Amino acid sequence: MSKNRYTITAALPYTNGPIHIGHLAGVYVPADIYARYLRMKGEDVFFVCGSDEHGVAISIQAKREGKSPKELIDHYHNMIKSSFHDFGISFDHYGRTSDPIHHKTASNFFKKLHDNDDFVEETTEQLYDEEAGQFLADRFVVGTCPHCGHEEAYGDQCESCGRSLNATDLINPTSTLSGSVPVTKATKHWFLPLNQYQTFLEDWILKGRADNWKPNVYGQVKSWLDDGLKARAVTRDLDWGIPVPVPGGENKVLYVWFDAPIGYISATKEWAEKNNTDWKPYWKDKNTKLIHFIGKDNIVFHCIIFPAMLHAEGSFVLPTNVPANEFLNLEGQKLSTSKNWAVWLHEFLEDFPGKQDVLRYVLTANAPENKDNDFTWHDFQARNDNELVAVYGNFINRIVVLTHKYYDGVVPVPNTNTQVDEVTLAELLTLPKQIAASLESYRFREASQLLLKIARLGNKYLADEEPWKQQKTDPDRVKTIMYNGLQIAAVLAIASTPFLPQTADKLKQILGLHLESKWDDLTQSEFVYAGTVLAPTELLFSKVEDEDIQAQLLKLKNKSY
RNA sequence: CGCGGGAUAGAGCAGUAGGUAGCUCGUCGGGCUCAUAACCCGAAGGUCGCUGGUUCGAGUCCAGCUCCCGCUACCA
Repeated sequence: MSKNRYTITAALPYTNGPIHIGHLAGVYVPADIYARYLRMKGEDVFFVCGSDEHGVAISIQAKREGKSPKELIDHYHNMIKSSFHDFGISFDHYGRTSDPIHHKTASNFFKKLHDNDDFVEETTEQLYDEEAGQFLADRFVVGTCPHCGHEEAYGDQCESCGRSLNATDLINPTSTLSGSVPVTKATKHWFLPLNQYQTFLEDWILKGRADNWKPNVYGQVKSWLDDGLKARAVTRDLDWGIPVPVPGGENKVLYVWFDAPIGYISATKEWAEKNNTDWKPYWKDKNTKLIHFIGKDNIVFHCIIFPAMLHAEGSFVLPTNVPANEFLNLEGQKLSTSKNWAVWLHEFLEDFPGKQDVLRYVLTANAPENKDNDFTWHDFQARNDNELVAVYGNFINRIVVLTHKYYDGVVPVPNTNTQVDEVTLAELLTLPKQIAASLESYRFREASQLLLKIARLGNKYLADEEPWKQQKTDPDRVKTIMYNGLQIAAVLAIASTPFLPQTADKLKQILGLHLESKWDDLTQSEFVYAGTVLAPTELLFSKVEDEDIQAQLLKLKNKSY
């Protein structure tokens, strides 16, 4: 079997706040399921992520909290990294864009494009705040929209009419930093002429990717291309970021969106150095599949700008797919960091110890794959109680308890299968194939429901065959039923591995299976062998109490503002 | 203003070669009692956002409209 190589990226979290369930549902959980699945398939997988630590917002936030940018990013980087680890996201490497290796990589990338004459240099008049001593890009300035007259339009966009603006277009501009009236001042910047890549991008995306990219991604990209691409500045007049490494770049840094995606590459280098391996195949081998997991707000960067950068550089592969998700709401309202309307990962881990898999399951079963979805605590409880506990956990418990009861935990030797047995086992073997097909099409929600279908099949088999009745009249038949039931449990255990890693391990231990099971093991017909001694009963899931849900709802209300 | 995505049973979602509307949860009824009152079977419940149009026939195609989300911002 020839291995395929996959480079899987998950959007770099911005280090101005912790991770919440929206990030998890949109990016990290599906990316992790995908990476774990491919590893089980025996593929060569590199799953990468890291902290995005530059940009204007970091400076503002640091100022607000009375910290240095460095203190701020260190705090959130460590917090995010450890909560990902505790949650069980299986990154092969988690880097950070403040790392020297990233500064060097991004800097060299810029320099190479610069030396190739891939940039356009332009000196323009920009707004400058003399009081604060800096240029006012984007959100640093508000004023009246020249199109609709809205008085609080930002320097890059008017939220009233939605039109994108240049800060210099604003009527009566005011600095959001000092409140003073800015002056105009000339400044030079480097632009990536996206318009020059228009044809290339159209050929690559519209002609090449139309079939297998998600409608929301394809539609968004097509819209941008149809509008016609324009040159975009890739430098900024700021002091926090990666210095522009060419003459004339003093007091300027790379635009955060230029350096951030390069973070995927520098993190790969860092990982390769530590592991004595070569990073290049993961980014430059033509057969490598590059998959970006992101939220819908990042579509333009990952489908147009970053590919244009990679294409300009010339030696990198382009993404095979960008399965962007929509957004998750919380109790009917948008998640908001500033209003503290969120379920934070680090708090979940404290409030629900050992329930990582429950959150993974709920977020997968209700993932915002095609449209924005809503997370509610009642739904969390319902899915836990009615699906994980009642269907999944209960099936395992009944089969294990019966095995202990009838055979002291020793897997019995089966007799001849009946037709019902054969039909059931045949259906059992089709489910992993369906799950694989769903995962390979990025339909994680569907895959999670197929997984549960394995447990439903098991419950139905037991209910139909009633071993507890037959034990009194035909104990030989019961041996066959129990043996087959245990095979169902084993398939459930192996197939659960990408979705519910902790639960899968527990279940494999109960059934005496190898922890390092491969996905292709699921093509076998025997998983648990006669004579194997099962571990003592252990409940895989427990109910979520009403008080816990009430406490969470109360916490949301009291802590938001 | 524009562009993209979405609007399907009480809730969350499927449903593109147009042809009697499906899944999970919830509800109601029945069965079972091995199991964390958990499981299995059955039933009720939908003018498929609104208004027109094309068609023998449209959730599925076309036009217009309404509402929600997003379109480089403290949001994935």
